Amino acid sequence: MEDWGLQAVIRPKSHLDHHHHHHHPQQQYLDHQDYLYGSIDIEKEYDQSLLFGFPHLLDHDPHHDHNHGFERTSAMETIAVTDELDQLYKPFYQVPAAAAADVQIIHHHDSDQQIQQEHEQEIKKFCGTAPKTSQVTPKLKKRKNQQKRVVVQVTADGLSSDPWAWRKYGQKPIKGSIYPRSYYRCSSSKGCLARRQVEQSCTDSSFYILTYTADHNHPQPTRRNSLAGINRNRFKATTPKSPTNSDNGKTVTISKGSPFESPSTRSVSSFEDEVFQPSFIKQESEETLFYDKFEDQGHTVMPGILDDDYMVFGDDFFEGLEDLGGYKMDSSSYNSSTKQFPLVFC
DNA sequence: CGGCTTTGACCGGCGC
DNA sequence: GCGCCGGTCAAAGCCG
Repeated sequence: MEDWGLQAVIRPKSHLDHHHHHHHPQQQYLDHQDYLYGSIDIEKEYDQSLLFGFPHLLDHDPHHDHNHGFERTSAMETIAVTDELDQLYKPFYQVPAAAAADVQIIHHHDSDQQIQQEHEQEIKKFCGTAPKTSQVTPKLKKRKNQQKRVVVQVTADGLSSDPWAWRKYGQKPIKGSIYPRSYYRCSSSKGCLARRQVEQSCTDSSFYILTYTADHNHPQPTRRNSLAGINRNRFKATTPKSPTNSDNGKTVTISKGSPFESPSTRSVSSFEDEVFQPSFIKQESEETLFYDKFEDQGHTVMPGILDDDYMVFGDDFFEGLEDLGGYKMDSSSYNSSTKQFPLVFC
């Protein structure tokens, strides 16, 4: 059987607070690599609780906060708060009946409760920590091969919650985005296949899109290891004229939050690591917090150790949904000669 | 000296 | 077949 990919887009609560409080909470997403983001009417769907294949969610009272101290004050915030499990399933609130069968097939081996726990663990496994507040958007994807893949959309602060040690091995400008994508592999274990991609959201530059693929084959890395790159990067980023020559002035030193200059600019200091800056103290505390939370929930999961047969919502599952509200970028509007992108994408 | 980033080259999948 | 595109490789250089 194929390996199904995991698709989840997680946004922090702060995003809603700051940017979308007065907007109709319907959002549509697309990215620039053939993915299809669906749309979801959050208020409507949450209230209606259209739960194809997830009847356990029907018992959930969205206005009752039974979680870890995060309050829910409105329907809008409800979706942004606390129970990531609800969020994980939300993408399927709108799944038509035709696709519901697929959902059930995917989870044929699990009880609802089990699914719930495993999804929570899945997010933690890839991201290293569970988002305290999250919103999941359905991501409709059209792609062939594919392994597990977790897409997390975080603010700069959210980047620091990743406790794994990553080593950058590439960076590419991505069609359809003014921001390049950075490629990282896990540096704590030589055979570890875990990958992370980081790119700044072109729809909201205050967000970063983390894409985790493959699994760690080892426990959490040592802190020292993960800090090495952070310190180095921090130094370079805050040193205005580190002669990173050989690029003929094409290097753009990015300060926190500033956009890249152009998609053709290949050489960019890795801005995304800069947000780790707040340093060791913060990292340490977050890591500790991460474990504390785990123990609080009575889980004995070792993040990073995985079960290979664990399956989540697969890419193929989304394939048939692309005509149901997902939007695909029109690649013809990309001018390859000028490397200019229409504003509509960014 | 080890581990990191940078960056052009390389490679495979895909559409035309 | 060809070119585009995303992902990876690896040489070179940086840093503590």
